[in-house]
Amino acid sequence: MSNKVRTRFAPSPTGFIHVGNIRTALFAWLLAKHENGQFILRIEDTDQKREVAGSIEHIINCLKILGLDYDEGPDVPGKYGPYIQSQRLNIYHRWAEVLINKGRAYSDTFTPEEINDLRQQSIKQHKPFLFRNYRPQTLSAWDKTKPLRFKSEPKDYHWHDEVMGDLSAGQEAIDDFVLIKSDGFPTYNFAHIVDDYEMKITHVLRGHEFIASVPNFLNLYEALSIERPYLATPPPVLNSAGNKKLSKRDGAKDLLEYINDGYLQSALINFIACLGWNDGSVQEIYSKNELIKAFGLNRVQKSGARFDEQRLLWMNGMHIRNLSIDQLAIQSDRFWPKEADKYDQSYKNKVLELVQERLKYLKELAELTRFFFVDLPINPDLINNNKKLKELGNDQLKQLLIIATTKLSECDFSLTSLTDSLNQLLIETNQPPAILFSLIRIASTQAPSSPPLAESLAVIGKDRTLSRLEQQINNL
RNA sequence: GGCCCCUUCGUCUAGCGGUUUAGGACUCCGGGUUCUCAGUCCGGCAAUCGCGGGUUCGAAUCCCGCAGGGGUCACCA
Repeated sequence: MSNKVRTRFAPSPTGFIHVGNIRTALFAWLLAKHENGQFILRIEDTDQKREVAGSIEHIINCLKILGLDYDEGPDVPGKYGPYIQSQRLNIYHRWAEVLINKGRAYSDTFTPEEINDLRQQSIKQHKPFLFRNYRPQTLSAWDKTKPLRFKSEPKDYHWHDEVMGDLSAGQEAIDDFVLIKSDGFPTYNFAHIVDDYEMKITHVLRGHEFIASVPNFLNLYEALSIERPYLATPPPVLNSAGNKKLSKRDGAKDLLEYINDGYLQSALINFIACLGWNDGSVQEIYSKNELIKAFGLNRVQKSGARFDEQRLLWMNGMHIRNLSIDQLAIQSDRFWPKEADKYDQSYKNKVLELVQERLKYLKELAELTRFFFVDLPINPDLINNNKKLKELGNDQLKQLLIIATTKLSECDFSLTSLTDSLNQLLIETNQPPAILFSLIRIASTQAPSSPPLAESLAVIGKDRTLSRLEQQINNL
């Protein structure tokens, strides 16, 4: 049999996926890839009340968009399916029988209200509430309409966590938790253990909130006589204030929003992976393959890291600049201004070359490039708000533009001749670039900013540049 | 409250007893890049390593207390 590393991402279909959720998936995926193993997607939908329609599709979509491919999952058949827990109820009941037969599971005879009363009493007495203290002497048979509880055997545990190191807990951490709910569905606590075993998962990665439950899990593994997988519990991603776990409530964004804003898959992955993990070098920018090669659980941080959107923005810009023009063209295809539709790809590529280094996210493309595709209306504010230009009178501005128009009409608009012409204009008009170039730039783009003047004009072209200058002259 | 865990520049982090006047990155500030925005290059600010005790010739690094923060104590995951 194979001893290949198998990891899984096991989300509940209760809403959208955000940076915090996806990091666990990414770590599990990176570990599997690093070890040349397999990555499995399993949907944990045992709480029907909390289920949000469309979540499964959303989760699958997010993984696809990030390129976190899985070897088995709801839509990828494998030999340990089905991969949706609600379709595995018979399996959990079979394992429940095993525990019942061993005398390690029993029917809960209390009503929820009775349990709640007992719990309140304990709280009043400042004592921890443990269900096992109220365990009936004689265990009654389970009729499947009541919760099935685990009969625990409390003891101290010391275990190793691949991220947190050596952990321990006393026997007060162990209790008779519910295995199967009265609706016949298993709890997470039971189902994940059965599934991880049946699916031959070797490394279980999950959020920090599960550390407190690990002693219970260890007790159950023993009762079931099954070997436990390696455990790894990365700390949570914190909100930007740093005081709590990143959550939807707290303003965490749907991962797809970042995609829609034009964050690259590679940047998102780089950023999320390095949120609480590093390889010890000073490298900041990683490709996906570099991450796979460098990743290891032993260098995941023990303390939570804050989600800093500014850093993500910087990193996205770095990844955009690392793209070839052809790659950038593919990525930015859906971000062009609508006016660009009638232009061919080679023209668009010329534009991309000019804006690549100033894009931080692809959604900016439309505003940054609109003037390359369409004549924008004259915007008087561009001159009025320019300190130096507004001090010159309209007549003088007009005069300068007329000289410029004449000069540029003799130019063939290659980059070199444009550069020459513009430099000669500086001499002939005896104006500094801050005035002359600003004026021509504003007149020919009607945009608050643009790539360098000569490069921009070369792309805009001679006819269009001259007509825009004329337009400006007529409006002064 | 019980149990468990965490704690290095504002943020992400390097650091595993001496090479550390604690290094890098983001942010911020200054300067160069014939105009603008961005980028890029150069430079700068910024942590006495949560606090207090030890151990040691020597501690951010080991030990013990304390404090602060987080997690958990569901028929949720």
